[in-house]
Amino acid sequence: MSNAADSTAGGVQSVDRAITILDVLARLGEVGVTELAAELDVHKSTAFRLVNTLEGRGLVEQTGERGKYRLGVGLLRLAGATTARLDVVQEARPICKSLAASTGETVNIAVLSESSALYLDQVAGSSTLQPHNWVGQHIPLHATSNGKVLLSGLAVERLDEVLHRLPAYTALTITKRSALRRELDVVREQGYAVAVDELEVGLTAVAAPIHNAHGDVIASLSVSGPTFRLGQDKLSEVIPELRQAAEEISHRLGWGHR
Amino acid sequence: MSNAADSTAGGVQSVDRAITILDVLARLGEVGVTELAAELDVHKSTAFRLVNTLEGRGLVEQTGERGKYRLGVGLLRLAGATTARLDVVQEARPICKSLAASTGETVNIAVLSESSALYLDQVAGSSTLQPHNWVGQHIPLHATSNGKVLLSGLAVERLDEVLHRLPAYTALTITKRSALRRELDVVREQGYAVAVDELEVGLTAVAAPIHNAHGDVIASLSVSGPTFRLGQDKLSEVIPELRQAAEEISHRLGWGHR
DNA sequence: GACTGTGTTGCCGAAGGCGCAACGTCTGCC
DNA sequence: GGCAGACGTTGCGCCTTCGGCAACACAGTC
Repeated sequence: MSNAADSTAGGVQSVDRAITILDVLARLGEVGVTELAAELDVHKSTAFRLVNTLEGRGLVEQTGERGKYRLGVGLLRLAGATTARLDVVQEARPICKSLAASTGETVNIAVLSESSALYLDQVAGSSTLQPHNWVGQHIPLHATSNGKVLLSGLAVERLDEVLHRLPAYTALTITKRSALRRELDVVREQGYAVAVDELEVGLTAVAAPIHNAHGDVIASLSVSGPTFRLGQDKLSEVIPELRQAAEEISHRLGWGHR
Repeated sequence: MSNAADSTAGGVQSVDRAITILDVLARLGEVGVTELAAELDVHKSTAFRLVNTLEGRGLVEQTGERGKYRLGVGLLRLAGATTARLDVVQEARPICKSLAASTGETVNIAVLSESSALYLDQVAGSSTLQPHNWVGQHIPLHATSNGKVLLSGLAVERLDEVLHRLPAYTALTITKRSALRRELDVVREQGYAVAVDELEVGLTAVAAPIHNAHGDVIASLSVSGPTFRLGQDKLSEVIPELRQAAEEISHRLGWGHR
């Protein structure tokens, strides 16, 4: 995911540029026409007409009468339609909600996508302030509980295809392949993965696998929150709930019926 | 300009068509190039190049090597960036102000916080006497219109986790669980909740739910004032406005599929 | 007032998008 | 098995339409 300032790969130029505008807005938040034009390396008027078209369709909205531009809610509609066809998310949502309610922490669902974990859905805990919205983000596999769970479902020989480098994000990040392999054995054995301060200091997460009818690990369910709230005692209380929730989702997807 | 059959007012033609493709995919799920071309009323090759560009950017993905097309996960990333900046209070504020202006009464927004309703925002009505500033206050769920709306969005089995005792504040406070449950059914059915003299004698409030993109009840919008001003006739005038305002806010948050 | 910044619009040349038609492939039907 | 029709895909070349230029309207700032 390099920045998409200019990608000659696309076919239709103006569409490609329009999508780049969406990307820029996603990255920078609120951006004016002039700045957009600079990012796209096109004339102001070009950028304006593109963003104006996007606005007419609700993918972008303008702050005030002559203000800057930002992403619009039309995208939410499209994204809703995207997840609607993913039956994992559909089946899991009510269970995620009750898990988020009973633990009070944020619940996520992630799948394997290329070489990272892609977060498909998120339900905030009871805390009114939502710490971060991971949905749509690609997150490193080796530094997250979700990633470890997803990796643990892979055949050992496929690991090398998916894992490239193992950069350290904190002092606790697992950076050695051998250590990661041992960790994955533990995950497989105990049926869940934990990550404390491995991606970000102060962030703790625990995840459990979601299986399909064939028993493959197709997704990962996680509970995450600040490390100070998710201590050992709280974790030992959360983990059984998490595992049960993950099993329930797996059941709904046909696992264990055979 | 060939035709204006579609909803087309945008500027850049190909971008507009590309967005129409996204809309079609959102509506129909999986669609082939030929069908897309028919929907857009363009040639197959045109539809192909557009959808191909979208695919190159991850907004659309293809099933199999030569299969149909559907919405892609790239949209989730964009939508994630959208929700990150979406704040209920901020989105609602202009609507609240106009609602307060047209009704002349106080407008509030509340969310569920642990076992009570937490008031996030308040816009005073035109009346000079402002009864109370509720912002930041935790208010009992069973004795307020906002509380009832928030409860009505909860799964039935979660009610008991949230509701503990049901103390009486006035003679009209609902104190029986069974009665409250029936009241919540009514709220769900009619789409709004009323509370007359239930928290405080002389205080009447009516509330309607605010939904997010997934359809969950994430907040509650209310109009409240002295009972002598909010009689039956005034209420029947306020309620449609209130519901419309709540729906408008929900729309801004991405609610309203299809 | 001038000056600089912003977002917005008319104009016209030409880049680029689009329709055409042909291709490769797959499925189903005789 | 072969044929017919469906599909998605691609090279070609006309002409639509996009986009650069420059002027405009408006808002701050000195």
